[in-house]
Amino acid sequence: MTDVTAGTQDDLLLEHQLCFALTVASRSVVGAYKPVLDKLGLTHPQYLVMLCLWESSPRSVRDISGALAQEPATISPLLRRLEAAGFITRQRVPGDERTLAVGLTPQGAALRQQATAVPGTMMDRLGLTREQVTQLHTSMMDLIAATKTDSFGPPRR
Amino acid sequence: MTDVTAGTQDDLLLEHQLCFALTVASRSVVGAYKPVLDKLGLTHPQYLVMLCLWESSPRSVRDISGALAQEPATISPLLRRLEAAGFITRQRVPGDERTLAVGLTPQGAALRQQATAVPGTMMDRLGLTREQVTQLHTSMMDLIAATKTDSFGPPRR
DNA sequence: CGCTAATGATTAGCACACTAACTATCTATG
DNA sequence: CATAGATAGTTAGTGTGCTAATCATTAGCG
Repeated sequence: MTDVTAGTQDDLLLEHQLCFALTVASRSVVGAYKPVLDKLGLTHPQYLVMLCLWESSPRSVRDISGALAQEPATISPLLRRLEAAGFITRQRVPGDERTLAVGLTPQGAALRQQATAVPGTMMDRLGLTREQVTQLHTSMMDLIAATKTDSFGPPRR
Repeated sequence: MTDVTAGTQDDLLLEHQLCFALTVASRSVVGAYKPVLDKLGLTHPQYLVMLCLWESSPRSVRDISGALAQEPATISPLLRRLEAAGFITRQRVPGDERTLAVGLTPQGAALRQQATAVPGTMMDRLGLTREQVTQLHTSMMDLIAATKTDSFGPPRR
């Protein structure tokens, strides 16, 4: 009896599943953002794209895709909606007509001011201290790293 | 300078957002389950429903919905697909024709045997110890609790 | 120089996940 | 007992998120 990963009788209990707690936590936290982001006219994924662009713009779709750890195919329609909302611009890069330059409109840039309040507001609403947030953040990064070192998984390029 | 939730200059950095790390972690972990669950013919949400039913069945849609912390509208089509896959049965309760009794087919019940290996396999693939899983699980439950005590949120019945 | 391979983005198709609206059934109350 | 209100599910509509296939453009190599 030396295998630490050996299963016990109730390993299949829903309430014991980390993956379950994780998905519920993710949906719950994103749900808590909703009323706050509604005032900015953004969904949560759209908020992440804007954070991305406030840090640096213009950026290509692939660049944004990498920063958000999502497929270009997911980002593409998302950008189209942000453009329709008037927050971003989408134009081809002169000199490389494949690449899209995703930039901010004046409204998109201005939205940053209102957004500065969001992290503090959320910490407040969730009743978390800066330390707790940092600690949880570290745990999540470790977990993400764990999925990347999964040597059983399909090869990543 | 006593307000612990007062923002700093780089609070809007994508890399500092807990909500971002959380969603990436959730998608990454669920993604790591995919090759394992593929062998059972289940998606991750479907796997959670099956866990739910292996614990107790038959159960109503509302019951399952509550256990998985998801809307009945999300569960409904999911159950339809599980029925089409031959894992569950859906029939109205005699005596209360509103309620659906969601039960297991012989294949659905038999699938549990293969599923018993999943938690161990995943712990292995992610390189996590039982203690790490427990610790992360606790963190997630605390976070979920935090979203529920959000006194600014809309009233919950 | 011309063609093949690689790259960047989009589209198609599927599966969640949510809110709001709807249907069917049951319960409670006058 | 009849009807209003509550309850259980489903459907419609929108927005992710993924894989696979496709299109356009560019880079690389003989």
